[in-house]
Order: sequence, then C-alpha cells, then structure tokens
Amino acid sequence: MSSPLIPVERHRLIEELARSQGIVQVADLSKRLNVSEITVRRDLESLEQEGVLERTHGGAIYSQRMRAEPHYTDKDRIHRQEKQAIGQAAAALVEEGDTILINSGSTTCQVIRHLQLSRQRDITIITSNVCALAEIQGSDQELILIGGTFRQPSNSLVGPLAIMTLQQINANKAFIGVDGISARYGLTTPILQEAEIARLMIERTHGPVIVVADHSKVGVVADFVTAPVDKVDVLVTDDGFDEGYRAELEELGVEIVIATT
Amino acid sequence: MSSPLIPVERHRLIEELARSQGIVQVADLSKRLNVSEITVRRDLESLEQEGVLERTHGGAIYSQRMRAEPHYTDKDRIHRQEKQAIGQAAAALVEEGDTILINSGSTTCQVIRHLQLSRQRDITIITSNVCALAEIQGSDQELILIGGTFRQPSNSLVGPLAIMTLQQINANKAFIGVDGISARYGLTTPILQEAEIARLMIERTHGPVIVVADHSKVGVVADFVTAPVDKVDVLVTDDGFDEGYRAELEELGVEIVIATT
DNA sequence: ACAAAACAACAAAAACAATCGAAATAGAAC
DNA sequence: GTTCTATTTCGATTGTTTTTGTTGTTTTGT
Repeated sequence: MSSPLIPVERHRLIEELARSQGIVQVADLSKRLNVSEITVRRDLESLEQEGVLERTHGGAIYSQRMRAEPHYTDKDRIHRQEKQAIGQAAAALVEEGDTILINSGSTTCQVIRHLQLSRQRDITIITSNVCALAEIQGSDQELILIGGTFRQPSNSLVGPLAIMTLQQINANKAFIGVDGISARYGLTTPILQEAEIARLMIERTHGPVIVVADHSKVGVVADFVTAPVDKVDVLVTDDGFDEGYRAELEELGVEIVIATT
Repeated sequence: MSSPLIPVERHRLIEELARSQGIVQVADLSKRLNVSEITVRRDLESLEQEGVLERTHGGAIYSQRMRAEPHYTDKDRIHRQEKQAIGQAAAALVEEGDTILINSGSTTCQVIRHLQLSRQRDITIITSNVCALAEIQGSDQELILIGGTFRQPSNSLVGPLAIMTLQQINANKAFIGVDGISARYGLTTPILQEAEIARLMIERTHGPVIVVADHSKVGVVADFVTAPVDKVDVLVTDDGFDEGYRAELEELGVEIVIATT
C-alpha cells in the first residue's frame, strides 16, 4: 500500500497527466489517486488558478496558451526518477582529468549533480546550464560557465556571446541533452538557440559525445536539428527504452547504456 | 541500533532527500529519521529559511529557485538596509536604452534587484554577478552573463574567459562595487581576479562609471587596485557617509549621491 | 426529463502553530 | 575532574487552520 499523497504531490501528478494526455477526467483521477471527486475538483480549481489547465464538465483540459515549451521547473518534474538514474549512469563515464562540455536541460542538470556527488576532483566542467551553479555549491570542482544571454525557460545561456565563447574552447567529452533523438533525423530541439549551442559543443569536443535522454525522447523529432546521430558515441537512457530502436542506433555507431532506477 | 542524528546531520539528509525526490513528506521523514513530526517541521522551517525548499501542507518541495549565497549571506547581512537604499538610488540613474556593466558584490546585487523592480524595459544588463539570475526571475529584461570560472565566495564569474568576453563588449554605463574607495589609492579589492574584472568593466564603458559602496568602504584601502578615482563619475553611498571625504573626492570629479534609508 | 456532474454547507480528520517543560549539550567556575 | 548554569534540542499538549469527505441541492448536457 502506498502512502497517501500530499496535496502538492497530487497537483503535480494531475498536471503531468494533463500534459501528457491533454485531458483529464474527474472520475478517473478520483479512482487513480484514491481521493473523493470533490477533492479532485478542488485540485483542478487551484490548478486552473495557476493557469495550468482549464476546467470543463467532468474534467479539465491542459492549457496550451503561451506554452510552446514547458517551463524549466515543470520539465524537471516529469520523469524525474528516470532522469536521476540517467544522470548517475552518465556521471560514471567521466574519468580523472576530463574536460567536459554540458548543455542545457533538466537531464544534464542531473549529470552535473552526480558529477559533484561522485567527488571526482580533477575534472573541469564547462556548461551553458545555469543549474550547475546550484549543484556545485560546496564542492571544490572547477566550473566554467560560458557567457551569453540568459534564457529563462531553459535556465541556460545562449546567443552570440555563448557561441563566441564556445569557439575558444576544446573539450574531450560532451554530455548533450536533447528533446528528440532519431536514427533518421538525428538530435533535435524545439528551440533554435539551444540547437546552436548543442551543435557547437559537439563540434568542440575531441572525444566521446554522450547523449542523455529519457525513453520519452527516443524516436521523437523536434523542429531544429542539432547533429546527425553518427556524431553520437553513447546514448544513456532509462529502462523504458524501446528496444525496437536499438538496432538502427547501434548500426550508426551509438553505444546504448540503460540506467536502471 | 543507530545512534540518534544530530540536527545538522538530519538537515543534510532531508536536503539530500528533497533534492533527489523533489518532494518530502513530514510523516515519512518522521518515521525514517526516528523523530517526532514536530521536529521534522522545525527542520523544514529552518531549511525553508535557508531557501533550500518550500513548505507545503504535509511536507515540502525542493526549491527550484536559485540559491544565491553560501557565506556570501554574511556579507549581505551587514549594512543590508544601507545597501538596499544604495541599490535603489543607483537604479534611478539608469535611462531607457542603456547598456550596463555590473560587477560582483552584494551591493551591486541590490542594484540589479531594483533595476528589475523599476520595470525599465529597454535596458541591457551585462554582469559577472551570478545573483542577477535569481533577481531577474519573472522579468522580461535582457540579461547577459559574461562567461568565466565560477568563484563561489563572491558568487561571480572571473578568470581568462571572463576577461576575453569583456573585451568584446562596449557599454555606456557601469555600476562597480568595491571593497575600498580612497581619493589617494583609488578603488581597491582584496581579490586580484575581481579587481581585474572591475578594471576591465570600467575600461569598456563609454559613459558614466558609478561606484556603489556603503559608508564603511569609504577611505578603506584593500590589496589590489581596480582604478584610480578620477575614472569614477558618481559615488552612490548611504547617509553614514563621512562628509570629511567629500571635498577630496569632488575635487577629482566624483559626484556624490547619498541614498537615505 | 433524466442522469451525471458541480456546487454549497457542514462535519471529521489531519496537519499546523504556539507554548511549555524535559532532556541533552556546552561552557564556566570551582 | 566535578558541579553548576545557560543554551539548545526535542517532544507533549493545547487550540487553530487546512484539508478532506458526506450530505443534499442545483446545474449541466444529452
């Protein structure tokens, strides 16, 4: 028997369901969350206040106004466990003396966190991911932030200055988070600016390029191409990975690492 | 049987759990840590004070908000009121269309905060001060972070990359925080790397250079020189300012603005 | 018109804040 | 070392707030 959820937890779950399904039903949520229907309604009401969704008869629909891209903090919530496992598995690929490039995203943020936890001393992290600042607190690891324009939705640094900075840098390993990875269309991202940064990071890496992406990203194609798959050396994903993709990815030289939760 | 944990130990554990799970429950923590629920609540309360997490009914969620300062907070506490007043007065000197350079320090952080509060739309902030990321949250102002090595004690970006980046930038106004300002010895800072950045920021500014420093900094001399006083156009300080310094500073072309609390 | 859903008001349960006192800890004086 | 006080930490009790569920009524969609 699972312990009863606290209100915020329920809100998050509902939000997640609403996002993935587009629509949620009161009766269904009531059964699924083991609470009365009135409680679900009250939850939906407060979520409506927050602008997350819009209520209708019998349920609610996910609010898509102004939300082409989910906010960084929201992204962090979904598939949290998987991302954490991926972060841990990816961090294990780092060796003493490495200089590592890491781009934006909540999965790469987990990589940074586990790098810090692993207490590897002699590594240099170079990143556009602002979350690194929080994760590195109290550690004595060297952290270099590339400059650039701060992009709030992704909590990262982008733009001409970021590009210029990266052109001065060489690394021997890269951890790249993406929104889509497909054998045919390569690595893709819905934001042009982010795609630029990721592309350049791969270009500036003389050594293995490691893509971190939970299973929901595999087979997905977003608007902007970062790089073809043959530039990728390793894909770290979680155990929800659809084995159907394995053959075609491995054929292109991608080693697949499954992180188990 | 395990020995009971000391408070700090418990706090770290809770923080770690909150970080990895994103959410913690009072009842769960109580059982897990073998302490009463009220103790857990007190722990959560103090962790909330530190900005680590946010409390909710039944538990707490890990704070996604940037953690601004470690021992930086100590500095920030001293003369906080004064610094806030200075920040407000300094922010009033900004005009539409400005491109502003801002260096590290808790006083300049207040400047950034008030720039954000003032809702000036059309300005560009370029800074080495990481606290800007937290202050800018929710605003639509453009914020450019120079790159560089993250220096934890000052919560700022320094080093060769920062210098290289600044050499590509021109601004028309600068807000410089210092540790000492003296007519004879100029602007001084105890950290060489910080002095370099401040010096370069002044150099890259074609327009007024505004020094922000509470009264305790006036007449003080630290180890490394940033710039002579004649490079300074305005000094914004608080009403604890010793008028004895006024004449010699004004003689060197410094306009003195007193911010009243 | 009819069934399902939403609402309103109330009652129960859980979580909370506040205060107090007990136990452990630390430091000072002897 | 001991003894004492002061401080901190912790848990129990109280009353309050928040959350939740039930009842009965109104509204909604077909």
